[in-house]
Amino acid sequence: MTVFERIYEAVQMIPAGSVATYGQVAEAAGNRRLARVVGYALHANPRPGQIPCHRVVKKDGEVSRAFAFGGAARQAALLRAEGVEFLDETHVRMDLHRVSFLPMVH
DNA sequence: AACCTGACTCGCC
DNA sequence: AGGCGAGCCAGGT
Repeated sequence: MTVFERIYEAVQMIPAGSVATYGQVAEAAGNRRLARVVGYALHANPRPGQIPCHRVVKKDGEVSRAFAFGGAARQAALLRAEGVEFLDETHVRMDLHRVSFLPMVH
């Protein structure tokens, strides 16, 4: 089980209508210092359609500008379709949607 | 096989 | 308050 695989499993635990920060995913994968690596893993995203990478945002709720799949606007649209509210075009209402706890993977 | 380069976060100036 | 460096992994060159 590689680090990337644990990261993918953690991301899949985020329920629809909620978002998690890179740091939360990193913690669930076993080490919060992996926050950066989480970004790399999602960039690689080997299983689009199965891994809800659009539910991962920065700690302040900002959607990454480097989102490769159609841009930040596309990611925001996917989230809004799940009922996620925004402060502006790029910032999620973290007070409402951030998952309180993300279970550790294995 | 070494080196570079990314969707981040936190602590220390 | 804001900038800087470190920690961390995989894939391509």
